[in-house]
Amino acid sequence: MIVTVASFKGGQAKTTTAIHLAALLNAHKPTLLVDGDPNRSATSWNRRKGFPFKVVDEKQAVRFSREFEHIVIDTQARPTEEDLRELAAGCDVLIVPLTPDAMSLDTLFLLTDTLKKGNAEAKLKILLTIVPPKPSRDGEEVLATLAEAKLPTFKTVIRRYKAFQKAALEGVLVNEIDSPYAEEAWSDYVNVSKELLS
Amino acid sequence: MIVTVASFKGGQAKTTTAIHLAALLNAHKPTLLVDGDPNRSATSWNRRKGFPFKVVDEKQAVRFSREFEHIVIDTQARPTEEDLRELAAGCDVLIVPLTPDAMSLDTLFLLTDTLKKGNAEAKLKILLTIVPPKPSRDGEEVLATLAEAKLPTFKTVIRRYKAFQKAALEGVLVNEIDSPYAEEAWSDYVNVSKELLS
Amino acid sequence: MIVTVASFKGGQAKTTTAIHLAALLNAHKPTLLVDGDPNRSATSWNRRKGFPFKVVDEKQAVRFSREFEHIVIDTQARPTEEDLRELAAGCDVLIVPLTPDAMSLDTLFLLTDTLKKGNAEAKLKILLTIVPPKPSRDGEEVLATLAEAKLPTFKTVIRRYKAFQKAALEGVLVNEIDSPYAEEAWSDYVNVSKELLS
Amino acid sequence: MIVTVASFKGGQAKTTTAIHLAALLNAHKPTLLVDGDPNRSATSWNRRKGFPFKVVDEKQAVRFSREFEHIVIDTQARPTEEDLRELAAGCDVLIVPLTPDAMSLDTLFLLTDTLKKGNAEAKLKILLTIVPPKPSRDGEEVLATLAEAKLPTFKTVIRRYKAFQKAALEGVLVNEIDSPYAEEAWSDYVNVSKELLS
DNA sequence: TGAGTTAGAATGGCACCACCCGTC
DNA sequence: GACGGGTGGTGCCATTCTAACTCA
Repeated sequence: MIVTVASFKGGQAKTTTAIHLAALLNAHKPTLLVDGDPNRSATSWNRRKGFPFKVVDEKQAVRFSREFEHIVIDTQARPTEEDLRELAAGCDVLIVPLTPDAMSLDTLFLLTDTLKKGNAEAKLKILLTIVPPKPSRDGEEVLATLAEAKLPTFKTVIRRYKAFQKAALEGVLVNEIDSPYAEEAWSDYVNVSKELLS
Repeated sequence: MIVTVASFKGGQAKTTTAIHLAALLNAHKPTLLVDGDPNRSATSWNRRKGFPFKVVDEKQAVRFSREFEHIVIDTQARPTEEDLRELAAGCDVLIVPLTPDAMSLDTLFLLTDTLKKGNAEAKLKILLTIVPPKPSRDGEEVLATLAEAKLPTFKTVIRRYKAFQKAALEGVLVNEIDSPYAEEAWSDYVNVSKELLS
Repeated sequence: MIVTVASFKGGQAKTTTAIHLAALLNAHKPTLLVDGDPNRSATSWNRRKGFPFKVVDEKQAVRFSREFEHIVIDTQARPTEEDLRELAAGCDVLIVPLTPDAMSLDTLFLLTDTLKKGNAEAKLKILLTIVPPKPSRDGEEVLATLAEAKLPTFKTVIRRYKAFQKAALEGVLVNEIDSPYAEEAWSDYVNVSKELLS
Repeated sequence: MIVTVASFKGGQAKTTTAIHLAALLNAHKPTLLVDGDPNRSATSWNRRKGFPFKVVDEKQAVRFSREFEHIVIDTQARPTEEDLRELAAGCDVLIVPLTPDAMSLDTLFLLTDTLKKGNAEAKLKILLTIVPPKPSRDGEEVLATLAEAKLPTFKTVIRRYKAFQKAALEGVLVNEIDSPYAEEAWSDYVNVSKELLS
């Protein structure tokens, strides 16, 4: 399965999502993470401690792709319309991480419109990330808005936990973090990977 | 005074910062906000209610620039190195909003390195945004890191408040929001503007 | 269906009624709102956020009228007698919003007399608006007075809620307002639209 | 003293204000109320029981004006710009009643702009009317907005009382109404008249 | 006196850091 | 003495409750 993670806007936990999904898919079948972000965030994250899966540059992707069952592609922050359609064409699932706020939602609709023009929306699946804790209903509200717009979403949402930041800082996956909420954080991506593989 | 707001990464409250500083500088002297972001976030924000200051497109900037005492420029999300140096050369203060997390900090250093290559770091001033509430010490820690790296920062930081999201949603400044923390949110930018004008 | 909203007196929630009916009719079939008020209240209201239905100026009305199933016309505050008869002739239903107080009732009778002179009272339907809360029986009393005068009224009345003011202020429909009574306020117009369509 | 009561919008308690001020000024010196409203609201109000002061039609105004110390003029609901400037020129004080809501405030600014064009704003004085009871802060907020816009206002505001409606219905002044709040309602206009005469 | 609307105050839940105290 | 787990306290936010006021 080829999973592409893309978004029109930075700060949506795109790299975090790509890395954790790669790790979870890797537990299932050999998985390759392709770092297509010009900031090379995933590569530098990997460099600190090393992940249990292989991380390669965009240019090396073709060379390795045959050897792996799953491929997760972390794309650049703001792809052009053409890029986006090509990305969608070249994958099985296009995951778009989205934080629950109005401005992100606006840019999401730009993205989905672009996909619809290319008849490429079939592979789209939106993942809510950095969802604030429960007295806030931002997560539920955005899910409702997306359901109304007939856009496919993961039922699982990724909650806002300090553990994710710590993981990025230390260059490890969130389940290796020493924090009371690391397990909760990890379980969110576990549930997403279950949805993905089912 | 010409104030440019720029960052290498999205989701750092760049547009929010540009708009609120424009509003506060405008209370001092006539101020123009130049919307250089290709998403035209500031322009669309302005369209809903209308701000007390003028907002123009990048292309119209030159025409209006003579009529205003202060100019605030909201730049695109990821300027090229060359763009960045030109932006720095064309302003009095280059404000870089920064959220206190490791990945944002990494991209900030890319930006400051670029500035140093062009000997343009003199105008740089970093503003911490979306800082989590107080039991967290993220804000202080990042401020300390920046101080150690001899990077100039605003002493004031912008805290994370729901009121900012609501303001973006309704297309108004945060002080018009009906929320118990709207006043606190507004006071943060007031303090930044004081630092800026002193 | 062409619905005209008119009154001899300001402050009767005429624009609020026109906008909410347009929204509710639009949920049924494509609807156009014609802003005939010289203050352009509906147009400026629409400008802030944008309604799900089209709003046009009086002069453009003819051009668009063919494309829509329903047309709601918001007229000027105090039409001349001749204007009023022409408005009545050019619509299917003439809705007159009315607040339950003696002075408004007086001006209403001026209006109905004018209609009777032109044999145009058949299309008239009166809508009570800004009705005070229940210990007050103003609404029922005025409804009784109108029934006695053989004037057709909506059984539903629009109650007085702060949410309507907030909606006007933010330029949105009342159901988007964050207020405990927003749902009640919205349901009033929902019931009116049901009466209108049955 | 010649007092003109005018507004751009109906439903602002214009006639109620004119009648009560005429009554209170009449207690001071002989006062004439000129009914310039085409609805003849004041005249019909007077017809029921009779006021202690004289009420005349606009056309008869000139004839009687010499005999009275104070003249209160109740004008039509939406004067043209030219009318308004003439009204302002022909009086000592131009009272504009205003209800505390956003739409009324918008039309008020249209009116004040018109006055400023004719350099006639010196006589302007705004009176807040139909102010909701105390948990609501609408009155204070609008007063603050007007103070910010440097528009002169009465310190006293007229609160929203059922007694005013009852007075209009029965054709009497509010102090003759049998209601626990009639005294409060009356005292509001008493305080306005004190401000006016001082 | 009681009903109804409204704004402000109080409550409870959640994430997070810091402190405390026991154990190795 | 260092480490580790549990506890308390802080801050934000949504909801619920309360107080104020009008009015039958």
